[in-house]
Parts: sequence; structure tokens; C-alpha cells
Amino acid sequence: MREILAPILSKLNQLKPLEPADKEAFLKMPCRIKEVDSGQVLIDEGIRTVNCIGLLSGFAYSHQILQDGKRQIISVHIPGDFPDLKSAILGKACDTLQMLSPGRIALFNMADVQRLLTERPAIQTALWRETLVTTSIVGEWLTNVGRRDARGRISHHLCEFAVRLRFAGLLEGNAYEFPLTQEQIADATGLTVVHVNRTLQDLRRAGVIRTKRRAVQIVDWQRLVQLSDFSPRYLHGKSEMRQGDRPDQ
Amino acid sequence: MREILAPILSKLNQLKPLEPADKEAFLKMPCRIKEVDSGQVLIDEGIRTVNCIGLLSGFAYSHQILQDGKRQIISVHIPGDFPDLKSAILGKACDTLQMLSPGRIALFNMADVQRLLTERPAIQTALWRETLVTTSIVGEWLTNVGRRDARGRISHHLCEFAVRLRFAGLLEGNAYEFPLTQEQIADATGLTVVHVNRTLQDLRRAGVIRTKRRAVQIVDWQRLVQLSDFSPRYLHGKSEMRQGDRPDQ
DNA sequence: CGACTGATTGACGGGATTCAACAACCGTGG
DNA sequence: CCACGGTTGTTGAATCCCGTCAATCAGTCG
Repeated sequence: MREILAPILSKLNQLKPLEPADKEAFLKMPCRIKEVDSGQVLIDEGIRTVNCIGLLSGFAYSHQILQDGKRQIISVHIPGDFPDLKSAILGKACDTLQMLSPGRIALFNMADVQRLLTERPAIQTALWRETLVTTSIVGEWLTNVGRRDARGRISHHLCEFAVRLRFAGLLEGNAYEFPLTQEQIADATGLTVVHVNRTLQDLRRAGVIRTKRRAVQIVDWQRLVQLSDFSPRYLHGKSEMRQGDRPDQ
Repeated sequence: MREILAPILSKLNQLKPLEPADKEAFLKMPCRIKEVDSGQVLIDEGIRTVNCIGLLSGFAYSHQILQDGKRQIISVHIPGDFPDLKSAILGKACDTLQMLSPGRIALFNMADVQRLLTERPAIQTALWRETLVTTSIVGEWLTNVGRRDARGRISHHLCEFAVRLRFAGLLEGNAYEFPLTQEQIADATGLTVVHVNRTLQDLRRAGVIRTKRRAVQIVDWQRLVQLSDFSPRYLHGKSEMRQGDRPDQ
């Protein structure tokens, strides 16, 4: 029953091994399933949040907008994530959560979640760890934007996304759907669209990647890793992929 | 008794109101107090952590170093913080924690902390919230580095630091000790030392700030806020300072 | 006093931005 | 089926913010 929640449960279980009773308690929690469109706003900045969202399919992103209209993407969420956990626990959203692609979400009532957390400490630990891994990723993005050039920044994002998908069991080969437009890549990397465009061409010409619409194929994983100084340590994935490992192995 | 732990307890209590029993349980937890030097490394990248650190006095920072020697500072910690909570809960450090100034820390055994967390859920919530506020701050730094120019980035840091000190009860007037050297400011803002130096001169010449050694005096708070598009919302401080408020009011 | 760290300055170069088009691609509807 | 409008991707030229290199100055401490 409730197999639709499988991606979430599987992720929680990766973060902290759950006992059958934990899983049962989680699955018994009331929730509403909702189909959402690409571009749909799930949580808006400044909103008081009463629900907690689990992402079942599709991709989402959190971003902030400055007064002068500039935008920064803070994180990208993949199926299995709780993209607004921060807002939910702190009770106040300070960035906007929006879908990158059509998808499906599960809505939980915060009161139910709070009860679950006290009754099943393992689940609280799992969720806490999820927020910590998120912190870790944001920190890595900060390093990315602060200390790498355009090639490195974009390469790093491509690596990270591949490995995250892989940890979540959503990537088999070396090609995947990369749900960001060039403008969104720009807003995630602190660059401009124009420069992202040129840098992507650069990477293609160098034979490192191939792109087709929203799909990316990694041709030379080693080089991509080298260009971006990528090491998956910070993702705290269970399978402990070593640097230099290819995502398709 | 154990008044030395006051800064930590007070911060926890701000994040989540604690009952006397919570405070008592916290204070009864065994801990070791340690004086630390400026520059001392508390946790190194890649280390498995068995202790949990509370910062009692002085300032610390977390940073990552890339292969080519470039460095990015991820966060600055002030008294009352648990600067390595992430590493402690995830069990593995992926950045380096180092003192910015001489100070004093409290060392707790992770096993004791884990026990406390299950016995006193309010404390777990408080600590969880602390990690969430940290995430929030790192996200704001990301926006800072990704989407603001040098003036904005440095101004933003000055604002943030002032408000954080204020929330922690460590700032009365409009002047404070800013524990970062220009090189460290550069590593926090994704700039170079040279450019930080020129930008600081710029801010001084414009009559926005005054600096003397490691001390900063904010002359024109309004302008500093405007330059950096600063809004303290993301700090989730208890006193809900509105934008435009001056730190000395 | 020397040695060291941190702050400052100048000249020069380059990676990234800006502005302003244009092309390709998409789903939609006549 | 193709015309059409909107989004996304692509290109070129000029500009600039910031980086690089290298040297000097100022303060601190043993």
C-alpha cells in the first residue's frame, strides 16, 4: 500500500536505517498526493508554512530574488527530497520553491509530522540528516560560485547532478535529463545566460559532454571531474563513490 | 552552576523555548572546557568526529580548500553556536573548522549528546533549528557571492555580522570586532585580497564605515543596508528586526 | 632589531558582462 | 498542415569589474 511514497521512504532509509515500525508509522500518516505543473510555485518567500512537502517525481528548485531583479538558485531537488523542510521546521519560508518540470508531490500536515518526529526518533534523525546533507550541498555550491571559473562551475553541477541521481537510483547510464534551462544554470552558477551558453559550447567542442534539448550525455567523466575538482564526499551517499569513479559503473 | 555554558544555553532557548527540565538535563551533561588559540584547527576535513563542540567565546570559521589551493569560507561561527554540528551528526567532516581568534570551547561526547536528544526532544528541535538557520545563512552567502558585486558582498557581510552579534546579545553600539582579515574576507566573498582592500577603502571614503585594525564601526547603517540589499529575515532572530533598522537601536 | 603577517598600491590583462540582435524550437490554434 | 507567438538558445562587439603580479608599507612579537 502507498507504494507511491516509495521514493521518499527509500531516501529516508538510506539516511538512517529504519525499523519496520518506523516505516509503518510513516506510511500511516495522512497525506494528499498532488500533480503539479512545470514552473508551478509550491512555496513563496515570506509565507508561513503549515504543510510539509515530499517530492515524488519531477524536479524542483529553491531560489531568491534580489531587489534589482537578479536571481540566485539555492538548490535543486530531486525525487525523494523534502524540498521545503527548512521552511516547515522554521515555520517561515525565506526563498521560493518552484517546479522545474511537471511532477508529483505529497503534502503532509505539519502537526502530523511533528507527532511522527517525537514518536519515531529514527525518522527525526533521518530528516535531520537530510537537512544536513542539503547544507553540505549548498556549501559546495558556495565554493563552486566563489572559487571556480565558468567551466568548473558548470562541470561541477553536471557531476553533482549525475551522482545525486545515481544515489537515488534514478540514473543507470551516462546520460540523463538535466532539468535546468541555460538561464537557470546561469542563476545557479552566478553567471549570465550568455556566458553559460558559450561555456557549454566550449565543453561540447572539447568533447566532454553532449547535449540535446534538456538532456545531457557525459562523454568524458574523468575530464569533467578534473575540470570541476569534483569529489562526491560532500553528498554523503551510501555507496561511497570514490573520486574518479564514473557514474555508469 | 556551569554558568560558563550560558551562551550556548541562551541560544538554544532562543531557538526553542526550553523547560527547566531541558536546561537541567543539558547542564548535567558531562563536558570538557578547553581554551583554544587563534588559528587553531578544531576539526579537519575527512576526520571522523566523536565529539561535539560548543563555542563559548571567540570566533571560528569553516572552510574548504580546492586542489589548486583556492579557499572558500563557508561560515563564521560566533559564541553560542555549535560549529561542527553537521559533522557530528553526519559522522564525517567535509570541511575544516578553525579558530579566528583565541576563545573557549565546550567538548561534549557524541554518545551523551545522542542520549540527550532522545530524552529531551525540545533540545533536539533547538539543535535542528540551529542547523537550519545555518543552512539559511549559507544560502544567503551563496546569493551574495553569486549575484552581488564586491561592494554589495562586503557590505552584506558587515550587516549580517552586526545583526548576528546583536541577536546573540554581543553588540550594543554600532562598532564591533570583525574577526576576519582582508584575506579571509576575500575567501568568504569569492574575491581577491587586493580587491577587498580597494573595496573597503571605497566604503571608507564613501563614509559608510570606519575600520581600525580588526574593528569595524558602521557610520551609515541605512546606506550599508541599501548597498547590500540586506534583510535580516533569513537569520530567524527572535526580535524580528525590520529592514532599515539600525543595529544600535 | 629582524622576521612575519597583514594591509596597500600600481600597472596590466582577462574572464565575464552588457547590449542587441538573430535563430531554433516549442506547443497552439486557425 | 502551416502560420504564429513565446520561450530558449546562439552570436558578435564593446566594455568593465575584478584578477594577477609584484613591490612596498605598517604593525606586531619574540
